[in-house]
Amino acid sequence: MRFTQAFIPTVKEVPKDAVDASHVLLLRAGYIRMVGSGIYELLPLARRALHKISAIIREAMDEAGAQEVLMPAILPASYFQETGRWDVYGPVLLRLKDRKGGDYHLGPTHEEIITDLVRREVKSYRQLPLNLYQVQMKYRDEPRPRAGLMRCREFLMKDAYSFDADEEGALRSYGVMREAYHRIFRRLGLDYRIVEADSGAIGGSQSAEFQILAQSGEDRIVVCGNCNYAANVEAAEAQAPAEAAPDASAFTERELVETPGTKTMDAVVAFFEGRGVTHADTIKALVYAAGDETPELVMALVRGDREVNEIALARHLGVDEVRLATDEEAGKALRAKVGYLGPVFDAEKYPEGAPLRLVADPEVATLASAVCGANQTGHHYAGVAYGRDFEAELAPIREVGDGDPCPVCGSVLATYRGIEGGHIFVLGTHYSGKMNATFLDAEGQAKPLVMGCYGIGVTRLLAAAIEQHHDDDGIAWPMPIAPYQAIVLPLGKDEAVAEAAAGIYAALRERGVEVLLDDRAERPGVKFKVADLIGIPLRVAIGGRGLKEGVAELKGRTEDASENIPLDQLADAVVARIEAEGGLLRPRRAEG
RNA sequence: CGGGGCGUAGCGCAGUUUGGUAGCGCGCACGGUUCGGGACCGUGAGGUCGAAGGUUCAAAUCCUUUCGCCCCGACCA
Repeated sequence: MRFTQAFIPTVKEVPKDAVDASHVLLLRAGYIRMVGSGIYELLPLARRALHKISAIIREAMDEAGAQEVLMPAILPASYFQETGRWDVYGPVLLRLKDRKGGDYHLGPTHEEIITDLVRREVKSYRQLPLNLYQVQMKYRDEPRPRAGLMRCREFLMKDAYSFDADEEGALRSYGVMREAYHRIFRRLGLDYRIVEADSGAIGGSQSAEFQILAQSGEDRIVVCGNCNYAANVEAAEAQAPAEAAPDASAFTERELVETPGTKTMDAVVAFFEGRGVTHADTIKALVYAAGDETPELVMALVRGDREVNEIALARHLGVDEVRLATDEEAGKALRAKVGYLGPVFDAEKYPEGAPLRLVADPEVATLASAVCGANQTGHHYAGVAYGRDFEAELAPIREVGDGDPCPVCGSVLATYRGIEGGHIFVLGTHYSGKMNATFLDAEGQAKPLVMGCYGIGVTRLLAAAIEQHHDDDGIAWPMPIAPYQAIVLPLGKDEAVAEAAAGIYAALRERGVEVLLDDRAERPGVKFKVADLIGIPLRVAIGGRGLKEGVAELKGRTEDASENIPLDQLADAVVARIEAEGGLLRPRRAEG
């Protein structure tokens, strides 16, 4: 492609509210433009990179025995009504009506639709297993779209669905997909971890996420430095503490202390400064509402330096999800302002005992002299001991963090931030059961299909790849997903240089290299800057001096130094590097 | 859903407190000088100031309503 004919609208300035690297660079380098919140136009460079990513995914899926289909994005409400998701999905579902007033929605995911297709067409165990996938736009009215392509309302997703005759088969299909995903993420050139995940309300038996490591990631994961255990902190179960923490607190008896203006943990610790109280000597008390209709209030207790794992709490309580109680709800039950709540309920004020259910992380039970809210505005208790001053249900409800022991080998865990690039589930008969999707087994018995589903956020991967591969100058694509593999820069106005560059360009195209020729009448500095910004892995620069010596410069995007290569060897050198870096060469085709 | 912020030229922004001729930078067009890391000089085109209503002699600016966008939070009780 000649740059003068290409639509690559780079800009120097982007809105100040673009903060994440991928968001800024996609805008600056002319890959995307925003149309609305979480809705983007994908310009030629983005489309090319997405095609590369999709091609890698498709190849691995086909290889794994899956078959590509394309389902509609506009769906009649009846499918989601059949499984109850028409209501459950709530405002995230983008709903519309047709001219007759019929209810429709845009597809946020396709379990129901594919299950319907399969229940209509698959009648016998002889037709199983079956794995169908598609690459398609998905629509979710996210409460808060974020960071360009990272979290969108319209996004490209590869979703696959497997159908087996039994659980054993489903696990086999799941395993095949897991291996295919490993191949995909490796080919994409991304640093990722497969982690145990929470399978959520779907209640599947197994689930794993493919997390791309990046500082800007929305998810937190823990990774063992010793064995291969890794998990999303949501799913990671904290281990019971080996021993009580050494106790430096100066309080040996429970004592009511007036602590005005200490609504936050930090303020409390600061108040007790000098008396041996750290965050780890305090008890954090959070009031949650559990259940939908008439929520039960529950006080969750973790050590002051820990966080509550809401998913673990919900699991312990046996509900789908919990939410923090409103100040109003908490106030009604506790007669004290938030900031001064705790697990100790005086017999005088609370003859019936605690007015709500208490759930504590086991770590809390090891504290012998803790500080906690006194359920009296402006007051805390110091010197509180579990067993003596209060009791609670003990359950691992804290978030796992840095330094915690690995649940598998006991070694130390480290935390990372990650971007969820893929997620695979064993669904079991969750959907097939509700939708009566059955087949006849060898004995002629009708049985529900056993399903799995497997997603990859294709547009999100584009952003994630940039998060991992960029520097101050711009994007630095891994070769396999770069929109172009090489860019040729003729420098200066010399006619002979332009001709030589055109010759290199033609030779590279002849060899099947995807190449850009920056034939604009721009100064060299501009061409260098833009080449770096848009992130093309290989750069060929040719100027008047080099031409006299019969050489051009070849430089990798992430390298500091360039190499002079004789013109007649240049195509070979470029081709060799592309192949070495995992790029594919394509037979030449007509191009503008 | 809570908090904060923002809608002014294609893009990035100032101007709004204190009402009085709509500005700057980039980009774009033309001319010239430059030419190995987003050059410089000159000339020029380009705006119903998000929308609606109101106050006023006069509104980008004040009031009301509304639409849109962004950031943070939605665990620090």
